[in-house]
Amino acid sequence: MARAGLTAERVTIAGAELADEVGLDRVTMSQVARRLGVKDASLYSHVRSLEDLRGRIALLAADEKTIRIAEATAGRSGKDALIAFADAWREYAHQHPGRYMATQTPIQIDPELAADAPGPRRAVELTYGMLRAYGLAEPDLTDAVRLLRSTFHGFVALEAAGGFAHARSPQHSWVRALDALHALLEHWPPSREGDSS
Amino acid sequence: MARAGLTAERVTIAGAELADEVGLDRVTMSQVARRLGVKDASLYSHVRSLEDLRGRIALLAADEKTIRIAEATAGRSGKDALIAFADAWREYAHQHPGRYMATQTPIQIDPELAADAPGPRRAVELTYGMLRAYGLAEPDLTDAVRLLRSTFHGFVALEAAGGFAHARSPQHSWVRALDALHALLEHWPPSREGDSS
DNA sequence: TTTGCTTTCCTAGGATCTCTAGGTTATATC
DNA sequence: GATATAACCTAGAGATCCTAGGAAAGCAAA
Repeated sequence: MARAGLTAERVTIAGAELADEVGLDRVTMSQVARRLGVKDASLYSHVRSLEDLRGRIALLAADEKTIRIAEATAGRSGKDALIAFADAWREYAHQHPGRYMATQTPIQIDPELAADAPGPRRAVELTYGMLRAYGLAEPDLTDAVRLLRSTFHGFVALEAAGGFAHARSPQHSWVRALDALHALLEHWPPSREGDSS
Repeated sequence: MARAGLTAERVTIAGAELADEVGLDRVTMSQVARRLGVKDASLYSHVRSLEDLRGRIALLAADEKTIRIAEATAGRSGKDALIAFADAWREYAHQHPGRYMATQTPIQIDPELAADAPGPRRAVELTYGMLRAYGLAEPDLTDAVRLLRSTFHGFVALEAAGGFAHARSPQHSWVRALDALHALLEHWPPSREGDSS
Protein backbone atom coordinates (compact mmCIF):
# COMPACT_ATOMS: atom_id res chain seq x y z
CA MET A 1 0.00 0.00 0.00
CA ALA A 2 1.44 3.34 -1.07
CA ARG A 3 2.23 5.67 1.79
CA ALA A 4 0.60 8.99 2.20
CA GLY A 5 3.77 10.75 3.25
CA LEU A 6 2.32 12.08 6.44
CA THR A 7 4.26 14.32 8.73
CA ALA A 8 3.35 16.44 11.73
CA GLU A 9 3.44 19.51 9.55
CA ARG A 10 1.22 18.11 6.84
CA VAL A 11 -1.30 16.96 9.42
CA THR A 12 -1.25 20.42 10.95
CA ILE A 13 -1.82 22.09 7.61
CA ALA A 14 -4.70 19.77 6.80
CA GLY A 15 -6.21 20.61 10.17
CA ALA A 16 -5.70 24.32 9.58
CA GLU A 17 -7.39 24.17 6.19
CA LEU A 18 -10.28 22.28 7.69
CA ALA A 19 -10.55 24.84 10.48
CA ASP A 20 -10.78 27.68 7.99
CA GLU A 21 -13.42 25.87 5.97
CA VAL A 22 -15.77 24.47 8.57
CA GLY A 23 -14.78 26.09 11.85
CA LEU A 24 -12.25 25.13 14.44
CA ASP A 25 -14.51 23.05 16.62
CA ARG A 26 -15.50 20.91 13.67
CA VAL A 27 -11.89 19.87 13.23
CA THR A 28 -11.77 16.25 14.32
CA MET A 29 -9.09 13.64 13.97
CA SER A 30 -11.43 11.61 11.78
CA GLN A 31 -12.11 14.50 9.43
CA VAL A 32 -8.45 15.40 9.11
CA ALA A 33 -7.62 11.76 8.42
CA ARG A 34 -10.35 11.56 5.81
CA ARG A 35 -8.98 14.65 4.08
CA LEU A 36 -5.55 13.07 3.98
CA GLY A 37 -6.89 9.74 2.70
CA VAL A 38 -5.79 7.90 5.79
CA LYS A 39 -7.27 6.20 8.84
CA ASP A 40 -7.59 8.31 11.95
CA ALA A 41 -5.33 6.05 13.99
CA SER A 42 -2.50 6.85 11.59
CA LEU A 43 -2.41 10.46 12.71
CA TYR A 44 -1.32 9.56 16.20
CA SER A 45 2.18 8.76 14.98
CA HIS A 46 2.61 12.42 14.12
CA VAL A 47 0.41 14.27 16.54
CA ARG A 48 -0.15 13.36 20.16
CA SER A 49 -3.83 14.18 20.44
CA LEU A 50 -6.54 16.44 19.16
CA GLU A 51 -5.49 19.02 21.73
CA ASP A 52 -1.94 18.79 20.48
CA LEU A 53 -3.15 19.30 16.91
CA ARG A 54 -5.03 22.43 17.94
CA GLY A 55 -1.92 23.74 19.63
CA ARG A 56 0.06 23.13 16.45
CA ILE A 57 -2.55 24.93 14.39
CA ALA A 58 -2.32 27.84 16.80
CA LEU A 59 1.46 28.00 16.42
CA LEU A 60 1.19 27.74 12.66
CA ALA A 61 -1.26 30.62 12.66
CA ALA A 62 0.96 32.72 14.90
CA ASP A 63 3.92 32.13 12.61
CA GLU A 64 1.99 32.90 9.46
CA LYS A 65 0.46 36.02 10.90
CA THR A 66 3.86 37.23 12.05
CA ILE A 67 5.32 36.74 8.60
CA ARG A 68 2.49 38.67 6.99
CA ILE A 69 2.98 41.51 9.43
CA ALA A 70 6.73 41.55 8.94
CA GLU A 71 6.29 41.75 5.17
CA ALA A 72 3.64 44.43 5.43
CA THR A 73 5.61 46.69 7.74
CA ALA A 74 9.00 46.27 6.08
CA GLY A 75 10.41 49.66 5.19
CA ARG A 76 7.62 51.61 6.82
CA SER A 77 7.56 53.69 9.95
CA GLY A 78 5.27 55.87 12.00
CA LYS A 79 1.61 55.88 11.12
CA ASP A 80 2.25 54.03 7.86
CA ALA A 81 3.79 51.18 9.78
CA LEU A 82 1.00 51.19 12.33
CA ILE A 83 -1.65 50.91 9.64
CA ALA A 84 0.24 48.27 7.68
CA PHE A 85 0.74 46.28 10.85
CA ALA A 86 -2.88 46.45 11.89
CA ASP A 87 -4.27 45.77 8.43
CA ALA A 88 -2.06 42.73 7.98
CA TRP A 89 -3.25 41.42 11.33
CA ARG A 90 -6.89 41.91 10.50
CA GLU A 91 -6.58 40.53 6.99
CA TYR A 92 -4.97 37.38 8.30
CA ALA A 93 -7.84 36.90 10.73
CA HIS A 94 -10.35 37.39 7.93
CA GLN A 95 -8.61 35.04 5.53
CA HIS A 96 -8.00 32.32 8.11
CA PRO A 97 -10.78 32.48 10.66
CA GLY A 98 -10.26 28.93 11.86
CA ARG A 99 -6.53 29.24 12.34
CA TYR A 100 -6.99 32.59 14.00
CA MET A 101 -9.50 31.22 16.44
CA ALA A 102 -7.02 28.51 17.37
CA THR A 103 -4.73 31.20 18.74
CA GLN A 104 -7.39 32.22 21.22
CA THR A 105 -7.48 29.00 23.19
CA PRO A 106 -5.92 29.07 26.63
CA ILE A 107 -2.32 28.05 26.48
CA GLN A 108 -1.98 24.27 26.41
CA ILE A 109 0.71 24.09 23.82
CA ASP A 110 3.56 21.65 24.16
CA PRO A 111 6.36 23.84 25.58
CA GLU A 112 9.12 22.15 23.62
CA LEU A 113 7.11 22.65 20.46
CA ALA A 114 6.53 26.31 21.25
CA ALA A 115 10.22 26.77 21.92
CA ASP A 116 11.28 26.66 18.29
CA ALA A 117 8.19 28.40 16.98
CA PRO A 118 9.31 31.94 16.41
CA GLY A 119 5.83 33.30 15.80
CA PRO A 120 4.50 34.68 19.05
CA ARG A 121 7.77 36.11 20.34
CA ARG A 122 8.69 37.63 17.02
CA ALA A 123 5.26 39.22 16.74
CA VAL A 124 5.80 41.02 20.00
CA GLU A 125 9.25 42.13 18.85
CA LEU A 126 7.76 43.52 15.67
CA THR A 127 5.30 45.50 17.71
CA TYR A 128 8.11 46.93 19.81
CA GLY A 129 10.02 47.80 16.69
CA MET A 130 7.08 49.60 15.21
CA LEU A 131 6.61 51.65 18.36
CA ARG A 132 10.25 52.79 18.53
CA ALA A 133 9.32 55.61 16.17
CA TYR A 134 6.95 57.05 18.75
CA GLY A 135 9.75 57.56 21.23
CA LEU A 136 8.26 55.71 24.16
CA ALA A 137 10.45 54.35 26.93
CA GLU A 138 9.87 51.43 29.25
CA PRO A 139 7.60 50.64 30.93
CA ASP A 140 5.31 52.73 28.75
CA LEU A 141 6.56 50.84 25.74
CA THR A 142 5.35 47.50 27.07
CA ASP A 143 2.05 49.01 28.09
CA ALA A 144 1.58 50.50 24.65
CA VAL A 145 2.45 47.22 22.96
CA ARG A 146 -0.11 45.43 25.06
CA LEU A 147 -2.73 48.05 24.37
CA LEU A 148 -2.21 47.82 20.64
CA ARG A 149 -2.26 44.07 20.57
CA SER A 150 -5.37 44.01 22.73
CA THR A 151 -7.17 46.39 20.45
CA PHE A 152 -6.22 44.60 17.26
CA HIS A 153 -7.15 41.24 18.62
CA GLY A 154 -10.30 42.49 20.30
CA PHE A 155 -11.53 44.17 17.17
CA VAL A 156 -11.17 41.19 14.89
CA ALA A 157 -12.48 38.83 17.57
CA LEU A 158 -15.62 40.90 18.11
CA GLU A 159 -15.98 41.24 14.38
CA ALA A 160 -15.76 37.47 13.92
CA ALA A 161 -18.21 36.83 16.74
CA GLY A 162 -20.76 39.12 15.15
CA GLY A 163 -20.26 41.82 17.76
CA PHE A 164 -20.62 44.76 15.41
CA ALA A 165 -24.21 44.31 14.48
CA HIS A 166 -25.23 46.62 11.69
CA ALA A 167 -25.35 50.28 11.04
CA ARG A 168 -21.83 51.58 10.57
CA SER A 169 -19.41 49.42 8.65
CA PRO A 170 -16.64 47.85 10.69
CA GLN A 171 -14.17 49.08 8.12
CA HIS A 172 -14.93 52.70 8.97
CA SER A 173 -14.61 52.06 12.66
CA TRP A 174 -11.34 50.25 12.04
CA VAL A 175 -9.82 53.17 10.17
CA ARG A 176 -10.91 55.56 12.85
CA ALA A 177 -9.59 53.29 15.58
CA LEU A 178 -6.19 53.36 13.92
CA ASP A 179 -6.35 57.14 13.67
CA ALA A 180 -7.14 57.26 17.34
CA LEU A 181 -4.37 54.88 18.33
CA HIS A 182 -1.88 56.84 16.31
CA ALA A 183 -2.91 60.05 18.02
CA LEU A 184 -2.71 58.29 21.35
CA LEU A 185 0.82 57.04 20.74
CA GLU A 186 1.95 60.51 19.79
CA HIS A 187 0.58 61.92 23.03
CA TRP A 188 1.00 59.07 25.42
CA PRO A 189 -0.19 60.28 28.81
CA PRO A 190 2.45 60.68 31.53
CA SER A 191 2.59 58.06 34.22
CA ARG A 192 1.64 59.93 37.38
CA GLU A 193 -1.94 61.05 36.99
CA GLY A 194 -4.13 62.32 39.72
CA ASP A 195 -7.69 63.29 39.03
CA SER A 196 -7.82 65.75 36.23
CA SER A 197 -11.39 66.44 35.19
CA MET B 1 -38.69 8.49 40.96
CA ALA B 2 -38.36 12.03 42.26
CA ARG B 3 -37.88 14.63 39.58
CA ALA B 4 -34.84 16.77 39.37
CA GLY B 5 -36.74 19.92 38.49
CA LEU B 6 -34.84 20.56 35.33
CA THR B 7 -35.43 23.59 33.23
CA ALA B 8 -33.56 25.20 30.37
CA GLU B 9 -32.17 27.76 32.78
CA ARG B 10 -30.94 25.24 35.33
CA VAL B 11 -29.27 23.21 32.60
CA THR B 12 -27.60 26.36 31.33
CA ILE B 13 -26.37 27.29 34.79
CA ALA B 14 -24.97 23.81 35.36
CA GLY B 15 -23.19 24.05 32.02
CA ALA B 16 -21.85 27.48 32.90
CA GLU B 17 -20.50 26.28 36.24
CA LEU B 18 -18.86 23.35 34.53
CA ALA B 19 -17.34 25.66 31.93
CA ASP B 20 -15.81 27.83 34.64
CA GLU B 21 -14.41 24.82 36.46
CA VAL B 22 -13.01 22.66 33.69
CA GLY B 23 -13.03 24.82 30.58
CA LEU B 24 -15.67 25.40 27.97
CA ASP B 25 -14.64 22.66 25.59
CA ARG B 26 -14.88 20.09 28.35
CA VAL B 27 -18.55 20.90 28.80
CA THR B 28 -20.41 17.89 27.46
CA MET B 29 -24.02 16.89 27.68
CA SER B 30 -23.00 13.83 29.66
CA GLN B 31 -21.05 15.85 32.20
CA VAL B 32 -23.81 18.38 32.66
CA ALA B 33 -26.32 15.56 33.10
CA ARG B 34 -24.09 13.87 35.64
CA ARG B 35 -23.78 17.08 37.60
CA LEU B 36 -27.55 17.37 37.68
CA GLY B 37 -28.03 13.74 38.69
CA VAL B 38 -29.84 12.89 35.51
CA LYS B 39 -29.35 10.91 32.30
CA ASP B 40 -27.98 12.80 29.35
CA ALA B 41 -31.01 12.10 27.20
CA SER B 42 -33.14 14.00 29.70
CA LEU B 43 -31.43 17.27 28.85
CA TYR B 44 -32.76 17.27 25.32
CA SER B 45 -36.23 18.18 26.56
CA HIS B 46 -34.85 21.51 27.69
CA VAL B 47 -31.97 22.23 25.35
CA ARG B 48 -31.86 21.45 21.67
CA SER B 49 -28.25 20.39 21.36
CA LEU B 50 -24.80 20.95 22.74
CA GLU B 51 -24.41 23.89 20.40
CA ASP B 52 -27.65 25.32 21.70
CA LEU B 53 -26.40 24.91 25.26
CA ARG B 54 -23.23 26.80 24.43
CA GLY B 55 -25.27 29.57 22.92
CA ARG B 56 -27.34 29.78 26.08
CA ILE B 57 -24.22 29.91 28.21
CA ALA B 58 -22.98 32.75 26.04
CA LEU B 59 -26.21 34.67 26.51
CA LEU B 60 -26.16 34.03 30.24
CA ALA B 61 -22.64 35.36 30.41
CA ALA B 62 -23.52 38.45 28.39
CA ASP B 63 -26.43 39.17 30.70
CA GLU B 64 -24.43 38.65 33.86
CA LYS B 65 -21.56 40.76 32.62
CA THR B 66 -23.92 43.53 31.67
CA ILE B 67 -25.53 43.54 35.10
CA ARG B 68 -22.15 43.74 36.79
CA ILE B 69 -21.15 46.64 34.62
CA ALA B 70 -24.43 48.43 35.19
CA GLU B 71 -24.02 48.11 38.94
CA ALA B 72 -20.41 49.18 38.85
CA THR B 73 -21.00 52.30 36.78
CA ALA B 74 -24.20 53.43 38.49
CA GLY B 75 -23.84 56.99 39.68
CA ARG B 76 -20.40 57.48 38.16
CA SER B 77 -19.29 59.50 35.20
CA GLY B 78 -16.20 60.48 33.26
CA LYS B 79 -13.00 58.65 34.07
CA ASP B 80 -14.54 57.08 37.19
CA ALA B 81 -17.21 55.49 35.06
CA LEU B 82 -14.69 54.35 32.47
CA ILE B 83 -12.58 52.61 35.07
CA ALA B 84 -15.55 51.07 36.84
CA PHE B 85 -16.87 49.83 33.52
CA ALA B 86 -13.60 48.32 32.43
CA ASP B 87 -12.78 46.77 35.78
CA ALA B 88 -16.21 45.16 36.02
CA TRP B 89 -15.71 43.70 32.55
CA ARG B 90 -12.31 42.32 33.35
CA GLU B 91 -13.32 40.97 36.74
CA TYR B 92 -16.21 39.12 35.22
CA ALA B 93 -13.88 37.51 32.70
CA HIS B 94 -11.51 36.50 35.48
CA GLN B 95 -14.20 35.08 37.71
CA HIS B 96 -16.00 33.23 34.95
CA PRO B 97 -13.43 32.22 32.35
CA GLY B 98 -15.59 29.47 30.88
CA ARG B 99 -18.70 31.58 30.51
CA TYR B 100 -16.66 34.42 29.11
CA MET B 101 -15.07 32.20 26.53
CA ALA B 102 -18.53 31.10 25.45
CA THR B 103 -19.23 34.67 24.34
CA GLN B 104 -16.34 34.47 21.88
CA THR B 105 -17.80 31.78 19.68
CA PRO B 106 -19.09 32.88 16.30
CA ILE B 107 -22.73 33.74 16.48
CA GLN B 108 -24.86 30.61 16.18
CA ILE B 109 -27.35 31.51 18.84
CA ASP B 110 -31.01 30.79 18.38
CA PRO B 111 -32.38 34.16 17.19
CA GLU B 112 -35.63 33.88 19.07
CA LEU B 113 -33.68 33.10 22.20
CA ALA B 114 -31.39 36.05 21.68
CA ALA B 115 -34.38 38.30 21.15
CA ASP B 116 -35.41 38.41 24.78
CA ALA B 117 -31.90 38.31 26.17
CA PRO B 118 -31.17 41.92 27.03
CA GLY B 119 -27.49 41.35 27.69
CA PRO B 120 -25.61 42.18 24.50
CA ARG B 121 -27.73 45.12 23.43
CA ARG B 122 -27.86 46.61 26.89
CA ALA B 123 -24.11 46.31 27.20
CA VAL B 124 -23.65 48.42 24.11
CA GLU B 125 -26.16 50.96 25.42
CA LEU B 126 -24.24 51.19 28.68
CA THR B 127 -21.09 51.91 26.74
CA TYR B 128 -22.82 54.68 24.85
CA GLY B 129 -24.14 56.12 28.07
CA MET B 130 -20.70 56.13 29.62
CA LEU B 131 -19.28 57.97 26.63
CA ARG B 132 -21.89 60.72 26.67
CA ALA B 133 -19.76 62.56 29.20
CA TYR B 134 -16.95 62.86 26.68
CA GLY B 135 -19.12 64.86 24.31
CA LEU B 136 -18.64 62.76 21.21
CA ALA B 137 -21.16 62.86 18.39
CA GLU B 138 -22.01 60.22 15.81
CA PRO B 139 -20.38 58.57 14.02
CA ASP B 140 -17.40 59.11 16.31
CA LEU B 141 -19.46 57.82 19.18
CA THR B 142 -19.99 54.44 17.55
CA ASP B 143 -16.35 54.24 16.59
CA ALA B 144 -15.30 55.03 20.12
CA VAL B 145 -17.67 52.46 21.56
CA ARG B 146 -16.24 49.84 19.27
CA LEU B 147 -12.69 50.79 20.12
CA LEU B 148 -13.35 50.55 23.83
CA ARG B 149 -15.12 47.24 23.60
CA SER B 150 -12.38 45.87 21.37
CA THR B 151 -9.69 46.89 23.79
CA PHE B 152 -11.46 45.55 26.84
CA HIS B 153 -12.23 42.26 25.19
CA GLY B 154 -8.84 41.95 23.57
CA PHE B 155 -7.02 42.59 26.79
CA VAL B 156 -8.83 39.97 28.83
CA ALA B 157 -8.75 37.51 25.95
CA LEU B 158 -5.00 37.84 25.51
CA GLU B 159 -4.59 37.67 29.26
CA ALA B 160 -6.61 34.45 29.42
CA ALA B 161 -4.71 32.96 26.50
CA GLY B 162 -1.40 33.60 28.24
CA GLY B 163 -0.49 36.40 25.87
CA PHE B 164 1.19 38.61 28.44
CA ALA B 165 4.10 36.43 29.21
CA HIS B 166 6.30 37.74 31.93
CA ALA B 167 7.95 40.87 33.09
CA ARG B 168 5.43 43.59 33.77
CA SER B 169 2.23 42.69 35.54
CA PRO B 170 -0.90 42.82 33.43
CA GLN B 171 -2.54 44.87 36.16
CA HIS B 172 -0.11 47.72 35.59
CA SER B 173 -0.63 47.64 31.86
CA TRP B 174 -4.36 47.58 32.40
CA VAL B 175 -4.33 50.70 34.55
CA ARG B 176 -2.16 52.48 32.02
CA ALA B 177 -4.36 51.37 29.16
CA LEU B 178 -7.34 52.92 30.89
CA ASP B 179 -5.37 56.12 31.46
CA ALA B 180 -4.55 56.15 27.79
CA LEU B 181 -8.11 55.48 26.66
CA HIS B 182 -9.39 58.23 28.92
CA ALA B 183 -6.90 60.67 27.45
CA LEU B 184 -7.85 59.51 23.99
CA LEU B 185 -11.56 60.06 24.56
CA GLU B 186 -10.90 63.56 25.83
CA HIS B 187 -8.95 64.40 22.71
CA TRP B 188 -10.64 62.29 20.07
CA PRO B 189 -8.96 63.06 16.77
CA PRO B 190 -11.02 64.89 14.14
CA SER B 191 -12.30 62.92 11.21
CA ARG B 192 -10.41 64.38 8.25
CA GLU B 193 -6.78 63.64 8.75
CA GLY B 194 -4.06 63.98 6.21
CA ASP B 195 -0.50 63.11 7.03
CA SER B 196 0.68 64.97 10.02
CA SER B 197 4.12 63.83 11.04
C1' DT C 1 20.03 -10.50 -3.40
C1' DT C 2 19.27 -11.24 1.18
C1' DT C 3 18.81 -9.93 5.85
C1' DG C 4 17.34 -6.90 9.29
C1' DC C 5 15.85 -2.45 11.20
C1' DT C 6 12.88 1.51 11.39
C1' DT C 7 9.00 3.96 10.33
C1' DT C 8 4.46 4.22 8.35
C1' DC C 9 0.13 2.89 8.16
C1' DC C 10 -3.24 -0.55 9.16
C1' DT C 11 -7.06 -3.41 11.78
C1' DA C 12 -9.48 -4.11 15.99
C1' DG C 13 -11.61 -2.51 19.82
C1' DG C 14 -12.77 -0.01 24.41
C1' DA C 15 -14.61 4.08 26.27
C1' DT C 16 -17.12 8.13 25.67
C1' DC C 17 -19.98 11.19 23.40
C1' DT C 18 -24.37 13.19 20.78
C1' DC C 19 -28.88 12.68 19.73
C1' DT C 20 -33.44 10.08 18.53
C1' DA C 21 -37.43 7.07 19.52
C1' DG C 22 -40.44 5.53 22.45
C1' DG C 23 -41.98 4.05 27.16
C1' DT C 24 -43.03 5.23 32.32
C1' DT C 25 -44.21 7.88 35.95
C1' DA C 26 -44.71 12.13 38.62
C1' DT C 27 -47.44 16.26 39.00
C1' DA C 28 -51.19 19.51 38.06
C1' DT C 29 -55.96 20.06 36.78
C1' DC C 30 -60.46 18.89 36.50
C1' DG D 1 -60.11 9.71 41.48
C1' DA D 2 -59.42 10.28 36.30
C1' DT D 3 -56.78 12.36 32.88
C1' DA D 4 -53.55 15.10 30.44
C1' DT D 5 -49.00 16.97 30.35
C1' DA D 6 -45.00 17.32 31.31
C1' DA D 7 -40.41 15.16 33.08
C1' DC D 8 -37.45 11.62 33.05
C1' DC D 9 -36.18 7.06 31.72
C1' DT D 10 -34.17 2.87 28.79
C1' DA D 11 -32.30 1.41 24.48
C1' DG D 12 -29.59 2.05 20.79
C1' DA D 13 -27.42 3.97 16.34
C1' DG D 14 -23.60 6.48 14.79
C1' DA D 15 -19.22 9.16 15.66
C1' DT D 16 -15.57 10.30 18.11
C1' DC D 17 -10.78 9.83 20.58
C1' DC D 18 -7.22 7.03 21.48
C1' DT D 19 -4.43 2.55 22.47
C1' DA D 20 -2.41 -1.90 21.27
C1' DG D 21 -0.42 -4.57 18.30
C1' DG D 22 0.37 -6.28 13.37
C1' DA D 23 1.81 -5.86 8.43
C1' DA D 24 4.42 -3.88 5.06
C1' DA D 25 7.11 -0.22 2.85
C1' DG D 26 11.53 1.77 2.50
C1' DC D 27 16.46 1.90 3.73
C1' DA D 28 21.09 0.11 5.00
C1' DA D 29 24.53 -3.09 5.06
C1' DA D 30 26.28 -7.85 4.17
